[in-house]
Amino acid sequence: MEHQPKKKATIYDLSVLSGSSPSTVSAVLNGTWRKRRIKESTAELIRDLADQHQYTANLQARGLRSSRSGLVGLLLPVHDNRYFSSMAQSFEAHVRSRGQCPIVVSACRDPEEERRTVETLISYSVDELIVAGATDPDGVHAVCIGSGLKHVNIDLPGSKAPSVISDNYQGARMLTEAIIRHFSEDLKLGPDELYLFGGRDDHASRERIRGFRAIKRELMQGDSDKCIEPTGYSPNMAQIAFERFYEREGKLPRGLFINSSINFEGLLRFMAQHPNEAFMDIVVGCYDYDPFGSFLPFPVIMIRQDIEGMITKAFEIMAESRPSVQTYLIQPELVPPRTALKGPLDAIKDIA
Amino acid sequence: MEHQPKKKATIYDLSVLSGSSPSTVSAVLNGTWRKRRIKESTAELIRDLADQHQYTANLQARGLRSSRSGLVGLLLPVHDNRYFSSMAQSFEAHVRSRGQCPIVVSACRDPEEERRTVETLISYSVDELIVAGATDPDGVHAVCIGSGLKHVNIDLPGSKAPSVISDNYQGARMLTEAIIRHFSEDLKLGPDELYLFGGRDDHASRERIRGFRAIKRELMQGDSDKCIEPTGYSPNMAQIAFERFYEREGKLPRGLFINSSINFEGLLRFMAQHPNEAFMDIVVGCYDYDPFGSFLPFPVIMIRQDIEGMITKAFEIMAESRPSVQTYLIQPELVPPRTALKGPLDAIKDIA
DNA sequence: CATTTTTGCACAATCGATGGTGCAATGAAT
DNA sequence: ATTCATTGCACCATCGATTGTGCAAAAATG
Repeated sequence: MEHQPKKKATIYDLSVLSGSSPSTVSAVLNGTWRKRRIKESTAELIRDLADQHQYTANLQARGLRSSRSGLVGLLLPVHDNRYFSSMAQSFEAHVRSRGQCPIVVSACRDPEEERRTVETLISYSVDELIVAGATDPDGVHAVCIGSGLKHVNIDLPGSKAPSVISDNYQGARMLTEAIIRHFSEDLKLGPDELYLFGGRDDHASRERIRGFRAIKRELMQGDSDKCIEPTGYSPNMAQIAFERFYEREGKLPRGLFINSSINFEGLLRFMAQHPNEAFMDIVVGCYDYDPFGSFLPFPVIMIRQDIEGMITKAFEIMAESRPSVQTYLIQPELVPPRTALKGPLDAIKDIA
Repeated sequence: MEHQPKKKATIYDLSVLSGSSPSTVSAVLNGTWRKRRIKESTAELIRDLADQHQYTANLQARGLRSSRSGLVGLLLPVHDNRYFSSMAQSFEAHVRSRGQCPIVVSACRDPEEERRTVETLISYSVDELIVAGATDPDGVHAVCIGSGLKHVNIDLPGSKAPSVISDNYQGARMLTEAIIRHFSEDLKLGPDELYLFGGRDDHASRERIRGFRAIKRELMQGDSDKCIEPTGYSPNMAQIAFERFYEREGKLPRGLFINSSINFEGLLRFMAQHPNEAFMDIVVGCYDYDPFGSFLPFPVIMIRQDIEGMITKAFEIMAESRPSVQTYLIQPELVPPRTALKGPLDAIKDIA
């Protein structure tokens, strides 16, 4: 495990070796040397020495001096689902293409943890930050503002910083309509057979519920409060909600709008407790796309949010000098059952 | 967006305000003040001022001085699948519980990118590093060694640093046996009906292939090279392999061992092109667990690798002063069809 | 009261890189 | 041969925290 923990070379080492001053070495190695009128030959000498000795800059030192770091952060609620992990994947690609270093951290939907984590990132002089699905975006904003950190909300909007989110209302309308239309005329769905499960009191859930109700009233002439079951974002709570419904009604609603893939996992847990027959006539719409979810034994219609689009827009906004505090809506896409979409992984070359 | 970008308070600011020296302030705020015999009352004064002014240490400065950072890194091949995103989730929990800051980065299975990324992490004086599923673990090792960075390989072993991996051989035996036994006596599977798809020439794939063949010979008295189709780790290549097989044989093999959930996505893409009837008599075993995958319309048996166990072991090893370069095998678990396991997300409280 | 010990803290060097400023040597212009 | 402009680089302060050392004042000891 250990060998020569030869201390890393610094500009001082190279300065001695090359007979130039540290500032010259620094200038040569960070690219500002032309501006400093360093001779081509001097530069060359130093560059040679640098890679002979495998010099790499100490980025903490650089960051300390310049109060920038070359780091770009992505704050996630959680890693462990396809929506957010795709987001991480797209994010990384973007940041790398700009020559910076992406770092991804999650804060477990805990407002306190969100703020603490961002504090830490700030302490490392992170240059920019994308705040995804934060429980308390404005709390995070307050922390960022104190240090002038550029940031954009994504997925869930805040009121103090620019936000890029899915058009949840439209998406929910599309999804709900698709569920309804998936039933043939003779097996037509009634208003009290179409339920929404999952989500909580955040902007996305509210908009989705609004869209769900609107289209329900338009197409089925009916809706009621009992058709909405917010369960929070946990598989467990969702499962419990399904179990309770099933006990009460002896079956699941034939039309099911599930607020997120995380909540969908609650349905999986429910399924594990019941035979496939309980799901034969069911149609599920899920507001999130998961490739495996798309092929379950009953029709699953999904919404794929345009993650690429959101990330791209977010970076555009951060590039502006004085971005306006507004919320940009990105259109999501309806995914019919049994569909395997390409994802960010397809951009990666496989060396086989 | 902008308000008072009031510069962050430093120990110098607090030193002026409190009438003590910067070193005293530093000692009070980093906990070493008892050792320095600072009066309780002085300490209290400084602490009060500190949170009045929302002081937080500049971690780049601290890191520069102490050449440590409080950061712990996880290097992933990719984010976007449940195996690695679960790993990220578990990793974060571990690191946070130790009071450090987790950072997760991916390197796209590109050896060059792996090394570059680790270089960057080192430049930030990351304290420890877990290298997961690296394409070139020994290359990464070489970079780490140069700077004395503690690191452990996980998922794929290296020859120069301690490694913690799944017992892929045993896992593959379990999985293969489960596939075989899933067929009833009268529909018994023949040796040429059981294929392995996916993976490439890495340690994990080789071991899985070895386990697959061993049990195949034991239970079916037969095996052949044409039953193995390595496709690399990409959905696309796997899809192509399935298509080719299907064209050649007119059907898929009834028994299918898929090397990873990423390759499984190749099967999904294939499925999207063919009606469900093509899969009625199929049994799939997948070396990776994905909750949605477990509920597909045909029996899917999965292997769940013990991610928690691997992470825990990895941190144990890094805690040793002089860890021995060996490979630790962690037993994976067989997951029967239609099973929804709890995951790292269940540890997160939901505020509903 | 004189001396030793302890308490409580200040000083200053240091980590590695950056960037403003200044100055000698060279070449050009008069 | 002077004067002036340009070239090519060195010097030094700085970013914010850590830590070894030193020293006065207070307390303990004789």
